[in-house]
Amino acid sequence: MLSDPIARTRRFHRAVTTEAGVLDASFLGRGRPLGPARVLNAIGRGISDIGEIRAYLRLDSGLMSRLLRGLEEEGLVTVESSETDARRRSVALTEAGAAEFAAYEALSDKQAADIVARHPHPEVLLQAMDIVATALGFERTTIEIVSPLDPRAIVCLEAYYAELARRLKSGFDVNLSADPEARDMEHPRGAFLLAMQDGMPIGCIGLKGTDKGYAELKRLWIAPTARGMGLAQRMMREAEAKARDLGIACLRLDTNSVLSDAVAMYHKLGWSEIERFNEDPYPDLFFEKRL
Amino acid sequence: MLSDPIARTRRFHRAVTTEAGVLDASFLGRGRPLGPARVLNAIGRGISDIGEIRAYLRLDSGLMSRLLRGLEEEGLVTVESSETDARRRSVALTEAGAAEFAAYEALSDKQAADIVARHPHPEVLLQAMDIVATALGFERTTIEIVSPLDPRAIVCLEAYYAELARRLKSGFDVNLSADPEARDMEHPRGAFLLAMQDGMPIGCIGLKGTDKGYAELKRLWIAPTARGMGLAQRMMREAEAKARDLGIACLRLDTNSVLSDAVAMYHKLGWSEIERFNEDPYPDLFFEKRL
DNA sequence: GAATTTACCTGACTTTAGTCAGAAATATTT
DNA sequence: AAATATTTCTGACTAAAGTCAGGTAAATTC
Repeated sequence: MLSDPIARTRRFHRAVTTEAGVLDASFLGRGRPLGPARVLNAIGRGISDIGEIRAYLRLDSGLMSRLLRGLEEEGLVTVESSETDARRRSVALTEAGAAEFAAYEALSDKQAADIVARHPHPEVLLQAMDIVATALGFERTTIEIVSPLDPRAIVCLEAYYAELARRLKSGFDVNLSADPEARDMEHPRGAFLLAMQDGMPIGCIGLKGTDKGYAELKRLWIAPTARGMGLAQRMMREAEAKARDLGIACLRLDTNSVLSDAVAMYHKLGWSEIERFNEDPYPDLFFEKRL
Repeated sequence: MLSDPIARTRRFHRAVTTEAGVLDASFLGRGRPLGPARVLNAIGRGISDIGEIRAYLRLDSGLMSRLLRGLEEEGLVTVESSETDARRRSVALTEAGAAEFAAYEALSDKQAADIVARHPHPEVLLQAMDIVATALGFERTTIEIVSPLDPRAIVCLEAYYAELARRLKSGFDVNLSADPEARDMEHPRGAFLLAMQDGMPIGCIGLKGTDKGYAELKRLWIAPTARGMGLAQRMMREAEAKARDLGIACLRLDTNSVLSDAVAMYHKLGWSEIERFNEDPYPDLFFEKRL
């Protein structure tokens, strides 16, 4: 009973679905039926194309149309034909609509804050929620190419630096390391890949172009609560594919032997150990892969 | 973003509610609307009194009545007047109804198994789910008095012994310890209290009657994923209250100094350290409280 | 340029969920 | 014994969600 995976999972389901009644409360808390509330929130989250909203919420086209008419009559949204394809239509929030969406957001935030506040050790609960969210939503993980200066990228990089400082015996000071310049990790010299899931960044990797006949993979980091799911390998493969797209023939990376899981993965993915190729004080292992 | 409690909680919510679409699938997966499916499952879980089902599912009496008629017409349930109060009615599954309920159970089990099977490290996910379930459902925790031979009690006791064996330097062999006899922990000599939440035992404590002028508290255990929530204190208080009900004037307990959290709690709850009062090899600290 | 497809809309419909007032039978209180 | 309360049922209703068969206009294919 305490160890049976099925009993435990079903108990989890019971617990969250009773709690999910509360979630619906945040969607029903403004005196509007669930249908229009869901559509309004989809628009607020940035989906403007009607067809996309329909697919996202799995609504029949007739129903969708009526829900939109309702929101239009409330003065919350405006609908107009798309410029590129006059059959398609796109929706935007009016000022009143934006205010209404903000009110829904405030309700959801409050509800989230309440859940955390009830717990005597919030960080324990939050980490558990991260693990569950990552596991349940793993197939929804997308890998985006963003600027290394994107706030979501910076969040990951800071977590990466903090972890290195914790794990390396010598500590880690980003100023002593050769921190890649942003434009070396942007098109056309390189790229910065971010793993996103349900709106949360859970991993990153940088592809840094150089003028030395090879490019480097830098800043591979996976959120602790997302480890063990094979995401690092996926990020590596995507980064290698991106390098090929950019016409890069040779990749290098440096790492520290403390990060034994990473080292094992590099071997597994066909990387070969080579001689030190830079003067950075932190790495002690160096790899290369020809594409 | 990575550390913001609200963003993390909302991401969790999104992840589980998209997944909860799957949950509904287990209730909708047999071609029956949600209403009758919920009623059938409530009956299957052992609630037979119509009024109780109504309260449990929060259904209007008219709606309830109609849903039951529907299930009756399907040949899944039989309704008859209660013997003690002819106004009340109680429901039972027919053979076909029991089969249908079993089919729903199989769907839920399969869904639970799928979630676990998808994860490369199931135990990590399961522990996280336990923590979340405990946190979200904490107000639903009930403390029941059961026989120490109840399977749910035995599950807890085995976890307790396993943990002692792990934490005590000398190991722990239940055969060398003075294991209380079941009838010393049953009415009228004592009691065995079990903390249950959403169908899962998450803690226990035994009140053991003796003929020596005092009773003992034994086998206090809280599931690791439920610790830090104050449940141990609640169990202690309930056990003390139960002791008072049984006319017990003095309580004792023994413990080991390794279990420092427990020792701190005993002090906090007004227990005083006393001299060794038994020859059990494992404890090295002894407490007493007069009621 | 005619035929087909796509995207959205409209109107007519069904199903599901839920509400409410009152009826009937039984229990409880006075 | 009468009055009141409780439990369930029935009928008449509403709201919300969802379905389906066209219809229109624009885009795409042949």
